[in-house]
Amino acid sequence: MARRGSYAKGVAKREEILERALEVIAREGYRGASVKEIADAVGLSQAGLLHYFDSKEELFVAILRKRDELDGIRVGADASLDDARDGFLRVIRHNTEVPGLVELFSRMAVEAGDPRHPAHAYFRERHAALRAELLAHAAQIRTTPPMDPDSLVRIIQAVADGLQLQWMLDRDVDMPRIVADLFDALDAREERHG
Amino acid sequence: MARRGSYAKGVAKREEILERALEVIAREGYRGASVKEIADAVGLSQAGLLHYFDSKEELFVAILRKRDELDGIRVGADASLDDARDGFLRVIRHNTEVPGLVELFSRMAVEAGDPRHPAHAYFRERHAALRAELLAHAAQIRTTPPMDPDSLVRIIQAVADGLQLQWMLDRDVDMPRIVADLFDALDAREERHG
DNA sequence: GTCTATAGAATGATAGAC
DNA sequence: GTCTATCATTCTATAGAC
Repeated sequence: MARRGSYAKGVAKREEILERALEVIAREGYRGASVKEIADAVGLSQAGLLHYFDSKEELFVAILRKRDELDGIRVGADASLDDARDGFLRVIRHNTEVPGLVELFSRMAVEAGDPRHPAHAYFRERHAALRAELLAHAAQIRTTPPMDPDSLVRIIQAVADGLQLQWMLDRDVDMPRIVADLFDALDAREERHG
Repeated sequence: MARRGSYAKGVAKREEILERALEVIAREGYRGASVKEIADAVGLSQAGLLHYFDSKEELFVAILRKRDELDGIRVGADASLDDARDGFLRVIRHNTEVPGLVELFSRMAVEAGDPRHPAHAYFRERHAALRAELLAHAAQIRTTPPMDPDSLVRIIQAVADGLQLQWMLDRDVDMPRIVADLFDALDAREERHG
């Protein structure tokens, strides 16, 4: 392994491009959505950037996947319900620090509604994976009356996505606080420890 | 009033264009988002259509406002909490019959995040108005523990918007059912009549 | 009031030099 | 592997005839 050659180099450079793109979009926002914008940001010409990606759409999906990969580390393997809750809130809190990524994500999510869009499969997989993770904890949430677990996880997911739209219109919207309020109202267990 | 002349005619035609555009987008979906697409749909040339609207963005905002106007009639003045609930669910149910409008709305909602976008003011007003309406009923919803009314209405709004994203990815998502489940879980009053 | 024609700008993608 | 140059397309907006 680690053989000298074009392939390994190409892959490494590709990853480097994605990380750099994420940094820039997170910090400076996501204005144009054009390949040129990203190319400038990562220090390549437009053609130079497209050397690593077949198309604009493939590039953006790759950026989102890279973000998931990095965020996945941040969340970690959730054990208890409280840990899952905290992890979820931590991701939301982190999102308030990367407005450009929130915008990119939301924009792609809408465009992915078209089954022919390259991001369609990505978002279906991603949503399903998130719901599966939430579902593992849903049984421990006791609502009155008891709620269908599938509805419960879709609601949590919808609130997270929908609040982002509100937050993009008004940065004063306190996403973590509101999601925490939802959890409290849904989970009517006895007061938790601490 | 009803004077013969260009002004009244222009306004009437403008309204007709908007209604026609809504019908077509609702029925055939919203593919291109271009002025030309709408122009073809309403039976005008691109230049002919832009005779009535200053710009593309103004046109799309006008379409969304027209939709609100027509939907407003559908909801009616809400009296009781149950009526409000039913009205809210009725709008959501209706949305499942106009996928093109859902897509147009979502797309514009994301783009409106930019304060310079012409739809920015529209969405801020619209969101605020909807929350004010919900707020009038929020006090009657008794959650355990009691929830901040502002959080409550933002959650309901977020679920409605977020579920649309899920529904666009998978038309099998039962939006009215899930929102009803949310209402049931939030409002832990005694079982309602009937 | 509506059309044709076109300006003018932006974009994604590709060809080909180095 | 990266660049410059260019192509082909698309889109908004406007000018001007009728």
